[in-house]
Amino acid sequence: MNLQPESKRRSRATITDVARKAGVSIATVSRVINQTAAVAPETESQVRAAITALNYRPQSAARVLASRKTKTIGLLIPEISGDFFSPLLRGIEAETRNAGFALLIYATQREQATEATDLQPLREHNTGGMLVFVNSLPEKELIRLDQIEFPVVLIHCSSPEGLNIPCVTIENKHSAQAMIDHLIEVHNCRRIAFLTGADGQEDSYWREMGYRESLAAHDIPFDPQLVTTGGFNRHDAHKAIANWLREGLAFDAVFAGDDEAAVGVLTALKAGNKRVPEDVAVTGFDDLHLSRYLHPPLTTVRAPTEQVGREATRQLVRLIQEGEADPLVLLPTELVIRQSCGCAGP
Amino acid sequence: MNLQPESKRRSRATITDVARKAGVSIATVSRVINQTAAVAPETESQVRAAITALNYRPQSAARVLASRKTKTIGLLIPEISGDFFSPLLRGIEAETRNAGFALLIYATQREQATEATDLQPLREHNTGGMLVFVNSLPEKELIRLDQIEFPVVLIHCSSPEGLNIPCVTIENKHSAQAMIDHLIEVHNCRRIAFLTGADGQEDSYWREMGYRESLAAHDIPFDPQLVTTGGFNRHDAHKAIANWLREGLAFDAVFAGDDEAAVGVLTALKAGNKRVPEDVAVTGFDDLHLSRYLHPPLTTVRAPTEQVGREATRQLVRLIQEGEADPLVLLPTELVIRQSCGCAGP
DNA sequence: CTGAAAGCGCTTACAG
DNA sequence: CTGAAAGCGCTTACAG
Repeated sequence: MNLQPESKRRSRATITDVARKAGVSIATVSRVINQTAAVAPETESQVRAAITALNYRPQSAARVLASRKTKTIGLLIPEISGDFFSPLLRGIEAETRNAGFALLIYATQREQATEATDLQPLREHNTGGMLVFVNSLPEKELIRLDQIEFPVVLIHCSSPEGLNIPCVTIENKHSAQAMIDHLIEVHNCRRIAFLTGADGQEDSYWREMGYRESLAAHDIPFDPQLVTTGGFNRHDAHKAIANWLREGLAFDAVFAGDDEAAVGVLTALKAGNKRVPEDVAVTGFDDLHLSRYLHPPLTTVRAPTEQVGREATRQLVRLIQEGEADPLVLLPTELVIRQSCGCAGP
Repeated sequence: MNLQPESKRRSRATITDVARKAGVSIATVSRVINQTAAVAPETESQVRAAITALNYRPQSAARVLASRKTKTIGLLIPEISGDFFSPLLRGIEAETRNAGFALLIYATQREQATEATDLQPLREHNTGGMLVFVNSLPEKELIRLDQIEFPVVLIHCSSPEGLNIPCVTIENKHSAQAMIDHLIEVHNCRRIAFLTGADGQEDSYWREMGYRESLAAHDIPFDPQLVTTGGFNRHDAHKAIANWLREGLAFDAVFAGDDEAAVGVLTALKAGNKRVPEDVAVTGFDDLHLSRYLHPPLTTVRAPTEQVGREATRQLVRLIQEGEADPLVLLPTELVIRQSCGCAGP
């Protein structure tokens, strides 16, 4: 395939061409395109005919520059794929489209912040507002954006101290508690382990609170030995359980923190010849797509991740267009009982 | 959270502010930002200081308008999430970032084409080139883009007749054939069914060719009864197998077309009290993330989907910047033997 | 090495 | 209902 490189390509029709062809001013063309003022019916149809004939598409850059409004939303997330991010992205994309905005995506990975003068990939210069997933932006940058009054909505974490950036996340504590209640009341578990996320992880914090309150409510003393880092990922969770098995720590259930960690718990238990749920009950959090396919099918908490994406986008669009948004949106979660906790299959 | 709505928000620093603060012309500021011409060292540092002090970010829209170059790529895909699209998206995003481009994403779903004069979400007006997944754009539109010499790279389908749009996809036939060879030679299968994708699906076509050639090479007559539509999705595949079971059609293996369909085959077989692989061997294509977790773990063909994404992006960037790209890139695939074909587990 | 100026393709008061 | 004109914030010949 051979094309003229971008710089030499022949130019496409502009609003001036359309105006000339339709015998009107460019202001009138602009009005029929944007329906921003009444235009005589016959004038309008002439303009539309010219647009069609010339195959004209108003250039976004010019519109943004002239109108000072970008109808595009930026999304900053650690990763673009994976069982957790897929539904989130789907919700964001759907709602962005629904609002007539374009979606610009940047996956931060674990990369370091770039030089201040470097052109950052996604910021106020190319979006009208940003959706920021927890840990995708240094707090310093969040503060800067807040200072210039740039619309930002946080996902799965709350606003830094004193900033009051709107946030949408899920209800963690209540369902974590319900999960532990279930383990204790239905399956008679007493030595229930909990695997935390990374240090300072907010979801993890609230899940642990739910865990602790359930224990307390059942007069089971909290044992710090039964809590360690699972990192909300397979690898760390596997290692944590493998260590415990080697040390001979006794436990009859593991609340893995999230489903990714639960996968690691399952593999470690299997490697250690422990049966699930007979020897150890295992439960997760999130209800990833693959969780129902695990062996045994995973008992977990369903997090409405797609909904989180949709709601965050809705709030951001509101913030951009109306200047206001709800400070905190907390989406409900629910227990999904399958078999890894010891319940019978369907 | 309360902000000024977009239209009233206070303006941010522009290149003029920077120039004034640094005591130079805006042309000079532009030169240090773009490194487009030599600038005296002391001048440069003054400009950089001003940029930092004012927290200046050049506005994309203005740059695009003035330079007539958009460093953004558009991606048109049917869906944004799911086991198949996740790795594709990951590859595209990574390579886009690598090339210093921004990524605009639009999921077409099954929606109808919009009015020609409607503002389309992703096109020549807001991107410098587009990545188009099979069936995400009507052929008519592809033709129009070709006429205006707009850079497009097709993913998982070849160019329409006579257009010569570059395309990147995978090698289907050879590994499909190897898969059937395996079923015949190792597991003695003789009545092997094949589930096709939607009508005209290119990947499906080549997989079927591999299937047929393997049969022919082993002197097994092709039986049209054993080929039906599985649609490359769970639901249709499940129904197809359920039908066959009801009709009492005899088969000892199913090459499901892709892994999604294989999931449907597995559930239908289970519902019909057939054991896999004892009664029926099942194999797929793609090697989705969940395929290893299926029961039994799925024997399939690994498609380098993330690589496809990366390569397509690379070609598109070349096309945009240099005006040329490879007409066809075919990525290799490989057999992944697990247990659903009858092989022993690890 | 630097600046003045034209121009990119639109939108939007302002006037009529 | 319509047009002339200013202006959005940059880049890029052109001159010096």
